[in-house]
Amino acid sequence: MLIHLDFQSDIPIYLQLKMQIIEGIATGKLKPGESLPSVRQFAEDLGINLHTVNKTYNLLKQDGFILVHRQKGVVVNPDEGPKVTEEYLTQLHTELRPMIIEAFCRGMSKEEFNKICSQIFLELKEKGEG
Amino acid sequence: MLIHLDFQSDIPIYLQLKMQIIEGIATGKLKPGESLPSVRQFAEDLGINLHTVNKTYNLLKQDGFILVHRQKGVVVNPDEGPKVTEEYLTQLHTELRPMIIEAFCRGMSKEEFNKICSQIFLELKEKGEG
Amino acid sequence: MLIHLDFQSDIPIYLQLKMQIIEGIATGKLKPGESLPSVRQFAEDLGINLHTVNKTYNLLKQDGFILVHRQKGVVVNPDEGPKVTEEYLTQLHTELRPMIIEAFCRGMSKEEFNKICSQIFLELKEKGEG
Amino acid sequence: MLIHLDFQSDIPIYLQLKMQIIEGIATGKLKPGESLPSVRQFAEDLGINLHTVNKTYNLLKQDGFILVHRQKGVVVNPDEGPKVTEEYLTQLHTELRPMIIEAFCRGMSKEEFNKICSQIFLELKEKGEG
DNA sequence: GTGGTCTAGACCACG
DNA sequence: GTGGTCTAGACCACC
Repeated sequence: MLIHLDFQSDIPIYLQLKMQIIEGIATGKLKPGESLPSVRQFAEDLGINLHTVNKTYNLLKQDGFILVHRQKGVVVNPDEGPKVTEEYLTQLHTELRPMIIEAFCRGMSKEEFNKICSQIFLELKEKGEG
Repeated sequence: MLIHLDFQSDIPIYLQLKMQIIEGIATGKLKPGESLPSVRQFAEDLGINLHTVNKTYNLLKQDGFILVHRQKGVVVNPDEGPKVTEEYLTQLHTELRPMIIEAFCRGMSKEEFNKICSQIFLELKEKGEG
Repeated sequence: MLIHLDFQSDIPIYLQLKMQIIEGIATGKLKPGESLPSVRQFAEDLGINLHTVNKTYNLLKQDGFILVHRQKGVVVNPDEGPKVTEEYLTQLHTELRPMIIEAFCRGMSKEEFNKICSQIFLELKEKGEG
Repeated sequence: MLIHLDFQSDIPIYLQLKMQIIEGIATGKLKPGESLPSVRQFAEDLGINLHTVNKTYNLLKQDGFILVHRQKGVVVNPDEGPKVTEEYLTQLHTELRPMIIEAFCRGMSKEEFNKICSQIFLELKEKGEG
């Protein structure tokens, strides 16, 4: 599992890391039940502080993507991960709305917008199958 | 033009304000050429800091949504506003990608996702016509 | 609002602090909408690190006991705080069960146990009214 | 005696084990004088570390739930087990208080709270008789 | 001034 | 060895 962090980005490192781990799970690069590096090991590998990795792990645990096994350490949730909850839909809507407003204001049609989304979906699927 | 700011939100006020002005333009509540309050006036009305309004106006000006005349004050761009530039598309893709990854990981299909987007588009259109 | 921390206790400081703030809210010593000290100020007053206070505040925010207002800083949730959710009931049950098992095993009757609970409830009520 | 350990739980394994043995005694699944597996055997059966079982046994011995004979091995205390001591009451109060404070703060009445406790007591009794 | 993030280095409980 | 907690000190965005 290759991680690339952009230290210049305005997106916090712990979030970049979170998203890339989720991507790994989404594309199947990280299988259910698979072990993740220990906070210390991962931090060293990535050249960041252990607390930053810890924060990422805590968020992922909270969302149900990973579990902290007392013997195996951190593992990808072997059962089904988090689903589309009511809470998640609300959050998604909140995040999506301002983006769509700006797209709309710039004259983008909903078809064009959906096409972009579909394209990203397809990329993920291909990665998963590839 | 009614503005509602959420001081509890983790979205900065200057961004909330920016999005709502863009929404006003998108839905036609703010017509091209229409005047916006002065920085000072707006800040007082909203009960926020003068610098915050300033930051919002600067961003909107930079994107081409508004014009700042030395004499006429701040007005909505009377000509056509910003379009779908290459740069904008890149940014949109960057913002959309992590959201779609998580949606995908939670088992949401691209059809479901597109449906949510379409719905938001329709809401905007209705507001514009209503 | 007087806080007493036991640095020898095996209960983490951030949890001790959390419980005492909740107690303050429960007994009315902290009114809805009232401000709490800034992380730095509070940390200094208590002689602990700012991150510890931060962790406490984050937990309380997550549970809905407090809000982080961009202007006023940290305040007690002015609207109704968190309620008895399904999730909370599950957690309560999980925490209560082992305690009751041991009490049962030591020959304590459910009447005796309930009496102790009721007593604690009454203490809280009196504090709230007093 | 069936033991189920949750390696994902934030409750240490040695405590989970302790509670389940106490529950066995409480419900009569473990009779006074009955033998418990040796540390080594138990650890192997449960797939956990030998030290973990040891720690559990030490705690149970300390509380008077079990006896450790040099020759007979580990047995459930054949005489009456631990009672409601002054010390135990203090500890119980200390553990119960923060839980009740939060329940109170969430608007739970002492009747509702007692009902939950009573329910757990009844479950135990039924298990004991069943 | 505020909270949010990151780093560095330490100790502890658990297994 | 692991994760959890705490400290100390720094920089940043926001207001």
